[in-house]
Amino acid sequence: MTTMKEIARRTGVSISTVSLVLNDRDAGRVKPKTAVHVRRIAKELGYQPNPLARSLRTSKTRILGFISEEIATTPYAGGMILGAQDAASRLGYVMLTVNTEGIASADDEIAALRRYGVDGFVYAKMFNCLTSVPSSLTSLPFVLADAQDEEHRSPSITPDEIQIGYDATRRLITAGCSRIAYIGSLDPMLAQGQRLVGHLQALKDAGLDLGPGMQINVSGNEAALAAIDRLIESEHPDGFFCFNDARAMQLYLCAARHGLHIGEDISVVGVDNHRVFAETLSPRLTSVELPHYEMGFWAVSKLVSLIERQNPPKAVLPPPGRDTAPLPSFESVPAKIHCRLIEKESVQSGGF
Amino acid sequence: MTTMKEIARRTGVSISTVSLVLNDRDAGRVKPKTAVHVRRIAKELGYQPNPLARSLRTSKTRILGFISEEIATTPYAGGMILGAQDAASRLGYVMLTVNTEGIASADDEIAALRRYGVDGFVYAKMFNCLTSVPSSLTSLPFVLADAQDEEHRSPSITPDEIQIGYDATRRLITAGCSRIAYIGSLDPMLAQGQRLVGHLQALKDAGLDLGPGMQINVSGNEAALAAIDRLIESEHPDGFFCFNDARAMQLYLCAARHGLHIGEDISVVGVDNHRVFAETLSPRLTSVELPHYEMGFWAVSKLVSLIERQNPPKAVLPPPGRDTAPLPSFESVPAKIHCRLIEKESVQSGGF
DNA sequence: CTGAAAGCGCTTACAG
DNA sequence: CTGAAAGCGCTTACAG
Repeated sequence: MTTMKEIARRTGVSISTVSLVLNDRDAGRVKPKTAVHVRRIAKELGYQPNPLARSLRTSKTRILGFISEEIATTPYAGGMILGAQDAASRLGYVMLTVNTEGIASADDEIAALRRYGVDGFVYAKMFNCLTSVPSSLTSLPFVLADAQDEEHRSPSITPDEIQIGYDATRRLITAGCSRIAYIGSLDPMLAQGQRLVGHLQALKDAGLDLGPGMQINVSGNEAALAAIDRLIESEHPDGFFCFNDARAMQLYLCAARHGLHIGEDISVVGVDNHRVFAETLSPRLTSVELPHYEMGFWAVSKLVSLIERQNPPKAVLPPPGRDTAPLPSFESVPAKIHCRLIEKESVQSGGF
Repeated sequence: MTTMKEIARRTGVSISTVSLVLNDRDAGRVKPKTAVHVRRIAKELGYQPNPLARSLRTSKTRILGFISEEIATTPYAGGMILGAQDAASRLGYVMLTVNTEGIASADDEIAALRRYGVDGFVYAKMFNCLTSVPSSLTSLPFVLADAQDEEHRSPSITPDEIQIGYDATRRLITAGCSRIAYIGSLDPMLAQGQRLVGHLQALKDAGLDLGPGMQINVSGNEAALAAIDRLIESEHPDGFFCFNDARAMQLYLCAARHGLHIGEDISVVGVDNHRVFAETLSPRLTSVELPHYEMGFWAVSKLVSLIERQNPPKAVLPPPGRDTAPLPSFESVPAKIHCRLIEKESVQSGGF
């Protein structure tokens, strides 16, 4: 590792001058010729600043703490971490990740991150929920991902759940479905209620009034299968919006039992079908993709904007795949992320 | 953050003395009374050493670099990262995670980690494979997880794939199955061949000779379903060992088509069924759990043993759930991890 | 037994 | 325009 000292020695100037130049604070302070020389030698030697040494003076480490739960037990965590790391790496940060799933208490892990001088925290949940923020976090800049705090005071990034329900149901309507069922969850998730709201609004906007028998919430395995069987037998839906993969899989099984073919006899839109599911059954399933990557990405972008509030970068770099969208400024990072519909295969509605 | 300087001021001794005491190098060098005083004050003030400042002198940061692929696209990464972090946190390390899935080149990310002074790397793959190690890694201690390098020279942690095949098939035999099929993958994974070896060995040990028609390798969706249908119709297996979840799901569908009930008419053992799968269909599926958590855990343990080779901790702390096993010494971290059978429900074999 | 000093790699007033 | 100096929090010979 070459150091400034080495560069100073080779160029015959002082370390101070090297520092000035390599931090681009040389304008009007260092003779241009000297500056050029220093830069050239630095480049030749492949100089890389030591961020830890720098942090000793500046108390900015350019390390971010990413705290997540359930990393091992949900397939969602990976996308969020990836998005967060992409953003961090583009903005010149690095991420210390930690999760509160193991033995160690969350506070111990947070304390460890603090010792390493993180500049701020992302606190990530894996299901959109109201949460209380550990007080050990609040003294540094921080952002919630896939959660809002109970007092709605912390910056947070969440999916637009209502829009998910609206778009999914709208998609079924567009495909020609007129008897559209909602298969939701019994678990008390924020998303559950909000997606239903969007679903009902889409039905209303389309002039469809189907009655409450078309919305069921199920959980468990056998019980869920039985409930869906009953729904199919009594209501004869031709379109289904499934709250999540578990529901979609149960629907697939019930459909098979009734000899109904997905994409022919009935249409299905689900949310966030996992990879293994996609590989086998769900090429037939149009799905709404939960924006885990984007939540991670924007959470870190937002966090960096808070950290560098004095002089933030001009604009946020867009996440990959979004390059055509106008670059949001740091101050206008979206709080609710719009979700995309992924067409695995055209939804087709046939008669029942 | 209290510093040694502050403690020195309050106790009226020099910083050197404080350092000696708080690093437990005071025996015979500092008057016991002084030492006690220093420790008391340090505790009162909640002193925490600044590892970054320390690293400037020692060039040991107690930061580990964890490099993984496909974190967002496989559900396996989470378990591995969790295991790695648990081990790191127990051993007093912290983990900088990075993945080579996004835009930035792996080398850039590795360079970033180096700048932050990581003491070593874990390089994690998500499917057991032979891999070549980026040369930018080899100058520091490093360990491969779920992979071996092509020259078999780097320390690595992998599952015992042969044992997986053996145990799974053994389980079906124990349940009374006598016509046991292997449903494998067409993809050229190390695990594919090795699990088949174990499968065949188990059959052989049981005196079962079933012929090659009982082993099929499938991929795709429709093609796979058709092949499994043919297998069922021509060979009438009463037990199935499925290479992975995708195969198990396809088998479930085919079984449903044939009116066969899992756990009654046929028995199934699969490998590593994902959570969403487990929630719905697979309570019926006995599965072999891939040891992702353990691989992460042991990879970090091994890495730390390499880093601290001069004076390693006496023994490795066991991963949770393994507390009854004897503690391996650092030098004897297992290279092949034994996998557990998870009984979701008794496998039962009925007539076909 | 204890402390002054040098140094890790960097930044930042300040003096010239 | 440039450099000497102090300092961030710590460790480590070395002198006493």
